[in-house]
Amino acid sequence: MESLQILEPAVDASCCTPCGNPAMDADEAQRRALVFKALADPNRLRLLSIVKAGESGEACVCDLTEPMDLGQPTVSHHLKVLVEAGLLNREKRGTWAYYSLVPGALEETAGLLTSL
Amino acid sequence: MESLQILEPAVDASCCTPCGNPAMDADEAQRRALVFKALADPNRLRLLSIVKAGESGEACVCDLTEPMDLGQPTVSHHLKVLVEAGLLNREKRGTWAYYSLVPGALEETAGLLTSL
DNA sequence: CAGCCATATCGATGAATGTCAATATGTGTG
DNA sequence: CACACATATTGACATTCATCGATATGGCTG
Repeated sequence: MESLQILEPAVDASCCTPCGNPAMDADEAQRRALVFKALADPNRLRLLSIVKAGESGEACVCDLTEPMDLGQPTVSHHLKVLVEAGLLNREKRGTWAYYSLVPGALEETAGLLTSL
Repeated sequence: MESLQILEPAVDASCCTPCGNPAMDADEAQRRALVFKALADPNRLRLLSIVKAGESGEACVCDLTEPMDLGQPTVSHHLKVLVEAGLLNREKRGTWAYYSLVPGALEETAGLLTSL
């Protein structure tokens, strides 16, 4: 169970793809594909959406399991994938685990697309 | 071989997710996940990047096969996935097939993220 | 028309992935 | 400490997917 690489903020902060440069190398592609892999599942997109739509900006697993027509272990698995992709934050308070969007992560990922 | 749904421009043109709405339903998630599935492969990201970086904004399969350390059938397959996702355009001229970015498609996909 | 070239499709194969049931971990409560 | 509860992990299974070799399609040229 090696943990996936966490998306570090500096990855493309220095504008590594200004207009008209010689395309991306294989390593860079590998790294960027990790985030999109995490987004490539309908249930994970819904999880992100539900977390974002929540009042407090966070949700615990129980809140997420109910509307998802999935078992609790499966939801837990998806949340782990989203955390490892750098999209969600996990904070444990008592028995509950609260998940929230990593600030700016979605915007940064969107930037990966427009600056391809 | 049922063709994947092509992303139609009107899908979210009417701002189906204004700030703070009640999260996305399963169908919507399914539809949106199709584009991210297409982006969830390093080789496809590179293909997009190479096409975009090209002088004329287009590239034929032979131009794309060479730098990709992949066989021609595999590159052809990836290109098909990208076309079906609505990200690439295919234009056949003579024996060659030229692929180009669908204008606005990347930006629209980026919008799917920021307006989750 | 025969043959070459660029590209697409097919069929098979191994790897990755989503899902579940069972179980483990860890925390609050009696 | 024992139990209940929320969440995570494990192991198994079915499905999807990336890749390849072989072959098909379709256009150009002699």
